[in-house]
Amino acid sequence: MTRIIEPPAKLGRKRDHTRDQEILDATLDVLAETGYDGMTIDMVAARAKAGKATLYRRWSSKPELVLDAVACMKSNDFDLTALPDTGTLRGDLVAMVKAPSIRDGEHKLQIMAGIVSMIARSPELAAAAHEALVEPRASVNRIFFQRAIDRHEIPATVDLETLCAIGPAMFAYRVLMLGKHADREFMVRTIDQVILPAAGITPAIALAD
Amino acid sequence: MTRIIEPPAKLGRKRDHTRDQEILDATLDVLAETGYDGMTIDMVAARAKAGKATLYRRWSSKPELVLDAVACMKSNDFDLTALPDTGTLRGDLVAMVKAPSIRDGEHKLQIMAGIVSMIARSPELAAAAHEALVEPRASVNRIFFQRAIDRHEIPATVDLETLCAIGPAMFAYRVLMLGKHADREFMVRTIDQVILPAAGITPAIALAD
Amino acid sequence: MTRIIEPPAKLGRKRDHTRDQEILDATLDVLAETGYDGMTIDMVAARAKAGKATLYRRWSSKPELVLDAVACMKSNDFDLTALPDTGTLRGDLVAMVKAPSIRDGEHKLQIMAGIVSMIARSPELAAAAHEALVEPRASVNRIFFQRAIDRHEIPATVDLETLCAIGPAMFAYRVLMLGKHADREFMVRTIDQVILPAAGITPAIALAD
Amino acid sequence: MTRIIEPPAKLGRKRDHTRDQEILDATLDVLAETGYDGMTIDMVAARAKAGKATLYRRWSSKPELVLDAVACMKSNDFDLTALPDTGTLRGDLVAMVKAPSIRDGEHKLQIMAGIVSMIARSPELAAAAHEALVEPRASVNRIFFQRAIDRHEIPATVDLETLCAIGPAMFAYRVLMLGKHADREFMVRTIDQVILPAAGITPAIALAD
DNA sequence: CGATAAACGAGACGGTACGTCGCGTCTTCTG
DNA sequence: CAGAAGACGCGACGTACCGTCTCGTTTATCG
Repeated sequence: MTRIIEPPAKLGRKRDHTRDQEILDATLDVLAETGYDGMTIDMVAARAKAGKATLYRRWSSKPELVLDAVACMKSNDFDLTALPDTGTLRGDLVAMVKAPSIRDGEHKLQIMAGIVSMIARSPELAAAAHEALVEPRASVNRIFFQRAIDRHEIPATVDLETLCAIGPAMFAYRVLMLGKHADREFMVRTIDQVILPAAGITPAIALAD
Repeated sequence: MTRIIEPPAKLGRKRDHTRDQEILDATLDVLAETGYDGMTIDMVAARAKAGKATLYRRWSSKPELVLDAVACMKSNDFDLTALPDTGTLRGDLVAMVKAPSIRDGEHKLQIMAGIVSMIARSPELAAAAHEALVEPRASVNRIFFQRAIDRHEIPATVDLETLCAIGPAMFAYRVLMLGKHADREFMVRTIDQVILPAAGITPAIALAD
Repeated sequence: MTRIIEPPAKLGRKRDHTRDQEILDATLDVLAETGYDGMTIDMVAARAKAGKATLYRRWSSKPELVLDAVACMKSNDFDLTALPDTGTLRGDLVAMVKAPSIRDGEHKLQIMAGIVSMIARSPELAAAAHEALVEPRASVNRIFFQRAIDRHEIPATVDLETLCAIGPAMFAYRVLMLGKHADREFMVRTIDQVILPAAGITPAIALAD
Repeated sequence: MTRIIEPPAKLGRKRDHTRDQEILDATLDVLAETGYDGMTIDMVAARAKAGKATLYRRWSSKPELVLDAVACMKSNDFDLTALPDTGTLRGDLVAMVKAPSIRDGEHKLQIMAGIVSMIARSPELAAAAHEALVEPRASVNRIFFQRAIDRHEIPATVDLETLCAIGPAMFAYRVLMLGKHADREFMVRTIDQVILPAAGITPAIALAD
């Protein structure tokens, strides 16, 4: 299939997309230092040695900038070809909560808290946030559950989408709604007491890890 | 539960907080409509037909106003003495999602969405929000689970707190993070596929209800 | 005749008009230091220890602020009851160009230059500028010419408006259009060579003054 | 030994100087429409279908562009060899205000109004504006006055420069400062009531023209 | 004739001032 | 005499313009 409409004949100087990452990094820096409220567009622009107009040319508002900054965090990317494979569903899930990326999970949520109120009112932003923050981890979970199905560890009839949502839901709820810390121990408890039973696995014994 | 510290000598009759409640209601309205960031003190004052100074005389800042508004929500109270008692855990839980109060669940969620960005920055608000929005329902759930334990439907060793969190977590996650509608069918599915397994009940057959 | 519409029931805190003069003074200060282009609203606000909003509540734009600052300069006010009265039209006119207020005439024009381009497009601003900058001096001239008519120095049939315009026109033209300095000698020359002839007085001898 | 000055080295594409005039015309158009402050380089570039860089390659700044645009105005030239010669000074002057060129006098004034704010800040622009807008007409007037001197209609001792300035001054003042239309009738009145008296001619009777 | 270097239209870039709006405080007048 | 109405100082927001730089293309001269 060929494009009917040519991409609009790109004239003029090209947007320098190497600046994107620099600006997003500056955003995350300032965000981490001052928090969402304390963060200022001018701060970000100054840190990135960019003009405000350059930022607004790419992101239409402060929340969108922050969203994108979060979405593009490197740690969001899991290498789906190099996931731990422990042979059991529980082993895989527990291995993931040990992964370094989980450590900044709370930081990400901290940031996400700043945009949640927008999510409820903007379907596009909701979709973007989901795609950026939720989907990567959900993909990992889907792989784990599929493996478990393949090795007949869990029945093929499970509702994958519901299963995949449990972990993020419990995690986000604890941090955002309850304002509590979500440590690894909490995540493991969730795996053992909620996710595995929901997958049809009777929790034998929660081993120390 | 009784108050420990009585306000100065006004026994028998509560102080006339007529104005307070109107302002708090206006706050919740605006909060649900525009979110925490979008909400302005002027909006609330205009809606309540009050002056800004009147608000600041009672609450020292925007966060405190919102905090109190959430803490004082009326619709939080379930009549714990008039809960459905169907004889089974599943029956009780399903009955609750049919209850009229569930209907404003999404409205509360709207408010929740409005304050989520604040929760992450304010432990007090997190506590207040928990007390006002989460705890009432959790109390109900605790009663249901306790009944189930008493009739040996589920083991006495279950982690009640985790169990009670599953429903709200899945509900909030679906609405806030995924931006999807959370209908009764979804809630029943969550009960059958997540909560009951976590409680140790193998889902026999999800009966029509 | 009575007012049908009451002045809109002035509620709320009154605008503090003592700030007006302080802000206008600050405007003139900054103007004198940095020039029209260099002047910034923030500079003025900072100098007056006022917020930008306070300025914009009173003047809708930078040119309007400057216009008003100039218009309200104390030196604009001539005491119409204490004008020089030398007994001759020429004497009166020459006396006026010696008055100290003439000295900042060029400064005023300097500033007016900043708003002239707006004048051509905004009838209201044109009217305001005329009222503030032109009319005061024109009033003085009218008095002088009327005296001259009364003492039969010039015919009563002269076109007063045209006569009054000659001085300001020659002055403004020289400064704004030609970019030349307009000193007292130039003004006296204009009086002797243009205004007095136009008034019907044959220039006898231009005396030194 | 190093080269101090590169030889012209005429390599590459030649600058297309036909664009110069198009750009300058666009400049004057925008100037007349929006004034100096309202004019933007982008407007001019868009109007001339040129890139901003093309403008900045030729003129180093906005003031210089405007300066050159004004200096190069085409309509400045009167054919000094084909002036009306009515035999009287008044006849000549009145004939000029009937001439078609007076019709774009207001257009030139529009441009003048656009640059007045700059004139006060830039002596070079003042000189250029004088040369381009004022001097041509002044030259015409000088010829008329010289003829009048030659035929002993007015004394040889008149101050030509002052006389020549009266008309433009009254015209500009009326349009720019008072925001009023300057029609032919006004110009004739000025001739009769101001210019001719200043030239030493007692206005006998203003004949119909 | 093909390489090369400059000019071209378009538009992104770093800065800076603008004018708006919200917060939390303070003041004035009114019901 | 409580409180609504709203002005105040402050500071961030998002927009617009300046003068520069970069892109991909066109055009003229030189090798």
